[in-house]
Amino acid sequence: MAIAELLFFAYRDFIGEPDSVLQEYGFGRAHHRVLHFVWRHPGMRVADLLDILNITKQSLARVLKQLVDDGLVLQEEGANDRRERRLHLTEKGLVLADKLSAFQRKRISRALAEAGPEGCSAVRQFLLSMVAEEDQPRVRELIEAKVAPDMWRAREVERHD
Amino acid sequence: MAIAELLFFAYRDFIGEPDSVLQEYGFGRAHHRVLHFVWRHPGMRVADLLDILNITKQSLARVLKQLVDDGLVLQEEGANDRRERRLHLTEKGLVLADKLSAFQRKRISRALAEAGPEGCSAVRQFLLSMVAEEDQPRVRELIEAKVAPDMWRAREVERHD
DNA sequence: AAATATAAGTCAACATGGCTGACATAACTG
DNA sequence: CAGTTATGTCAGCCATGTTGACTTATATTT
Repeated sequence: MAIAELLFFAYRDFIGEPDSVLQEYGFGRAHHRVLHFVWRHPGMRVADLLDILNITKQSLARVLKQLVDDGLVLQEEGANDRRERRLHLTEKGLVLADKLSAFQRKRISRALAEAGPEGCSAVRQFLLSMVAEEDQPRVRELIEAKVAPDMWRAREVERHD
Repeated sequence: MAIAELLFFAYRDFIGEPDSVLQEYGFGRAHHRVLHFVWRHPGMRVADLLDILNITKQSLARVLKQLVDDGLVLQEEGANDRRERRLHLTEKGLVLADKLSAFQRKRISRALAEAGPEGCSAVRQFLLSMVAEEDQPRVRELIEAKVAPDMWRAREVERHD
């Protein structure tokens, strides 16, 4: 059971540094998650974000509104479907997202180095296998794609066939 | 940066199943953490738990009191220092802790299997390296010990030399 | 013995970020 | 046109984190 505890401590410290930075900006962990996913997958829709974060529309709306109001996130009408709000980061948003991510990148690359060269793929496989089975294909696609706006939508359509 | 996202999804689903079970008992994630650490390290003091969880005494008190009142956790006076409350699980507490842990054990062992035989130690090393450097020795001791009441105390004393 | 330090508990107030339920608006779809 | 979908919003609740001030019991130091 040591892995369970390691995972707890690892995650605790993984989010610890960004948390303190966020506090200076008046944001919290929830803002970080939104910022991160919009950063990595610009053009993402609100519904995609809801799926990823596993939270309610109302919870997301609260933080998303703040990020938009504070000029970190832009919403633009979907090209095909004008109901959609495709999400992007502004320059200001990019700066913060990158700053937060820097801490995490550093920690991860140090940890990967200490896990050894073949350890990297083992870690990757382990983490993916920890994800709920039904979400694994989506997570796989998500992390492989640099930009993944419509891919997500296509998958949604498939599932309802 | 894919690892950051994998870690997010892995952790999200790692705590997902126990969360639903806890809800039936009227408990939350905070209770789970207390239950887990007291389970793995019976005889732990309140101060140790505070150190591990990185939360305030008042936050801990709220959930700990509920667990004691509901008969899942026992507090007994320290043998040497009667100010201490050494924490233990009751039979009822053991049952729930084990039930919650079962989901996580299953998920972890499946994921480790898919990471391969040498993958296991790589994962372990990776997670340990993700922990804040100053906490790594303590975490190492904690996860290696089956029971770790006074070890923690000894370390505290050392540090103030 | 008196002073101080430590372990734990408590009260009050507040912030964050989840939740439910109800409802509104605009735009797409059949 | 009718129904569905994507998004937003209002209102209130709950869990769990925070700070600050204070108490009690016990241990340690002077």
